[in-house]
Amino acid sequence: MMLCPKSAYHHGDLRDALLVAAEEQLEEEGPAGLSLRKLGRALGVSPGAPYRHFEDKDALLTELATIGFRRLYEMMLAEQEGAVGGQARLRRSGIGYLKFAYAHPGLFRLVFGWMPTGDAPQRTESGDAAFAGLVDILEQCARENLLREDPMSAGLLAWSAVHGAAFLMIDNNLKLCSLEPDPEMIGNQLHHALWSGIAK
Amino acid sequence: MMLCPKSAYHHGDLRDALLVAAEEQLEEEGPAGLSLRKLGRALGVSPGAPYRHFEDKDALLTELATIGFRRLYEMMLAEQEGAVGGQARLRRSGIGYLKFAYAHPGLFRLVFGWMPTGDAPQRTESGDAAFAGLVDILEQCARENLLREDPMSAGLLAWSAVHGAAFLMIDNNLKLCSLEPDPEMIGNQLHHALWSGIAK
DNA sequence: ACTTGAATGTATGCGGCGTTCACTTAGAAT
DNA sequence: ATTCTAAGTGAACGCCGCATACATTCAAGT
Repeated sequence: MMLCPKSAYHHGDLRDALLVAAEEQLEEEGPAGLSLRKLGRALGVSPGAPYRHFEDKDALLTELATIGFRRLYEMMLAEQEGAVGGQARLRRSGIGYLKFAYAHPGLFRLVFGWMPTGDAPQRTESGDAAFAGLVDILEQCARENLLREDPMSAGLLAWSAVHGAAFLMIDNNLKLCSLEPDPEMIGNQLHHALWSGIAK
Repeated sequence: MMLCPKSAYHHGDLRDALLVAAEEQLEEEGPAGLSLRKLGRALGVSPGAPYRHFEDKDALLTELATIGFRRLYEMMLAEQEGAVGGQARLRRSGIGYLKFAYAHPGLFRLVFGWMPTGDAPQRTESGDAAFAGLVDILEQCARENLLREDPMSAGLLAWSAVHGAAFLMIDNNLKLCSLEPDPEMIGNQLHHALWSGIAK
C-alpha cells in the first residue's frame, strides 16, 4: 500500500480518489456533468486510467450509490443514538434521513432516483438493510403497543412521508408551503402529524 | 399550418413531433440517453434541425417537464371528478398522482428530480398550480371542520407521503414492504393511515 | 403574378465524452 | 536478477451538443 505516492506514474490510491472526486462532481454538476475524463484530469491521470478501477461510468455511479445508501443508513442510526422508546427513535431516524438528503442532495438523488441500468444488486442490499432498520423501530413500537396498524403499513406511510419530504426539500419545493428547508424542523412537524393523523 | 407535409424538405410539425419522440426516448432510456441527434434521425431530419425549435437540449427537457407537470395536475383533477367532500377529493387526487407516476415514471422523475440548470420559471409555475389544487382541497376539509391542523401542515404531510410513495413505487422499492406497485391500492392504504394517524 | 423576408432544414465542423487497445512502467515475488 | 502483474499512457473510434454558413420553402404584400 502506497499512501504517499513518490512516483508520478502510479497514483497509489486512484480508486478511492476517483470516488471522492466523483462525489464532489456529482454534487456540483449532477450525474450528467460527471465525466470520467474530467475526473482523470482533476487527479492528474490519463483518460483511460479510471477504467483500470471501474468497468464503466455506470459501475462507478453504482458504487457511489451503494456507498451513499450505507452512509444514509449510518446517519439514521447515529441520529437515534441515545433515544429510548420507539416513537423517539422513529422521529430521530427520520430527521437523520432528512439531514442526509439536505447535506448530500446529489448523492441522495443518485441513490434513489437514478437506476444505473437495471437494479444493481448491491444497492438493493443496502436498501434492504436501511428498510430493515425502519421495520425494527416500528416493531418496537408494536411491542410497546403504540401502533394502530401493523408495522408494515405504518412503515409504508412513514417511509413515504420522509422520502417525499426529502425530495421536496432538496428540490426547493417547500417554499410552496411557506416552509424553510430545515431538516430538524420538517422532521418534527412531519412526525407530529404522522403520529396523530391529520384528521380530527 | 401544414399538418400533412407534402414536401420532404419541411417536416411540417417538427416541434411537436420532437416532444412526442422525446417523451418516448425519455421513458425508454432516461434523460441521459435522450439525444437531439437521435431524435432528428428518428424523424428523418438533419442533426441541426431540432435547434430551430429548441435553443438547446435543456430547453427541450424543460418544456417536457412543464408539460409533464401540467398533465400530472390534470390527472389529479380528472381523478377527483365526481368526488364530493374534502376527504374523498384528497384520496382520489392522491391516487391520480400515483397513477401518473406509475404510467410515466421517466416524465415524473424529470418533472421533479431533474432540475435543468436553475429553476426554470415555467416549471415552477406549473408546480404552484398543482400545489394550489392540493391546498384548495385541504381548505375544503378545514371548512368541513375535518382537520386537526392548519391546511399547510396537513398539506406538507399529504404531499410528502404521496410524493415519496410515488418514488418508492417507480423505483421498485415497495417490494421491501411486500407491496405490489398498484396506485389505487397504495393510494387507499396511504390515505387511510394518513387520515387517522399511525398511533393509537 | 412577382418579389421579398422569414421560417425551416442541410451540411459541416469543433471540442468533449465514453470506451477500447496496444504499449509502457513500477513494484513485488521468485 | 529475472519475471510477473497491476497500474497508467496515449492514440484512436464513434457519438454527442452545439455553432455557423448555406439552401429551400412558405406566406404575404404589393
